[in-house]
Amino acid sequence: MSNDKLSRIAAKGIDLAKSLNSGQVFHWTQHGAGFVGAIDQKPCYLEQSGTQLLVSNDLISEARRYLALDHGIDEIHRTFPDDPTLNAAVFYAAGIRILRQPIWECLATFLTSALKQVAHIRGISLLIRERYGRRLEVAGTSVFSYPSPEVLAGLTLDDLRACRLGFRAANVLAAARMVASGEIDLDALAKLPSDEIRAALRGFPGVGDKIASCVLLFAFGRLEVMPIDVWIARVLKERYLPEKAKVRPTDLADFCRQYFGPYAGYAQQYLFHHWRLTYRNEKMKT
DNA sequence: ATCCAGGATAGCG
DNA sequence: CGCTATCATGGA
Repeated sequence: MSNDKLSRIAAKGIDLAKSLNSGQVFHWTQHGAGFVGAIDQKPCYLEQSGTQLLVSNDLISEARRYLALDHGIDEIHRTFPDDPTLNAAVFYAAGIRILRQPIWECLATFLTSALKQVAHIRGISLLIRERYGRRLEVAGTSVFSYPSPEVLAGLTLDDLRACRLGFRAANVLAAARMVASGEIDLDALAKLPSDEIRAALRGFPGVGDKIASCVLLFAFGRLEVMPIDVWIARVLKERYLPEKAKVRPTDLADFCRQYFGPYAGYAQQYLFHHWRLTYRNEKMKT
């Protein structure tokens, strides 16, 4: 049972709603003037009040860490290349933080993200939580934690298929069993270099370069990593490599590595957010 | 109805 | 190595 008293913490520059709705995390739900959800296994209420955040009293340090309030955004922006596409995205998406999500929760959720829209990933995430997570109370309502690898490892393929997972069900089940059995220790990966974490993550069925990059960025905090999804590939081809007739996936990765710098993950998240919400309008004007 | 979605992968030449 | 078909499901 959570303490529903709230504390104010300084949070200059963050945009809470953008951060929780930018396609990194999929379970936070609007509730009154704020959001309810869970930080790992603990229920939490979050509300923005100008340059401060109202946070469940017992989750102050967890929220600071989860919302990455320590990230030096001004310094990050100073490292960016100066080009009109990225500048526009920064202007539009400023306030987003790259969150620090629990590793298993992030891995399992992005395993379900393959070839899915953000809205549907959210639906699947909430369904899995409601059916197999822990019910938690906060702000007079219920939220659910993400089920542990052990819990999911005990399910059947049909149980997961019933959560609208489709062909992804087998991958989630296999990953849960690999972690629950101790075959892979996710927490132990945190001390390794990014390339070694990536190699380990790609050992899970259904984890290729893109999903591994998402977990590196959103859970392991490797801010130099740039996941390349269909939207980012579109931006890169149209705005950064328009003269090239043939662009292979490796070309995109090579370009990102040499162009966007040590905080490419932030650049990527701004471009994703901006492009995803304005691309169709721009195309219709032209 | 048709296309597409924060992809991965086996199978092919 | 590069290219293609295929994998379920639902939002637009």
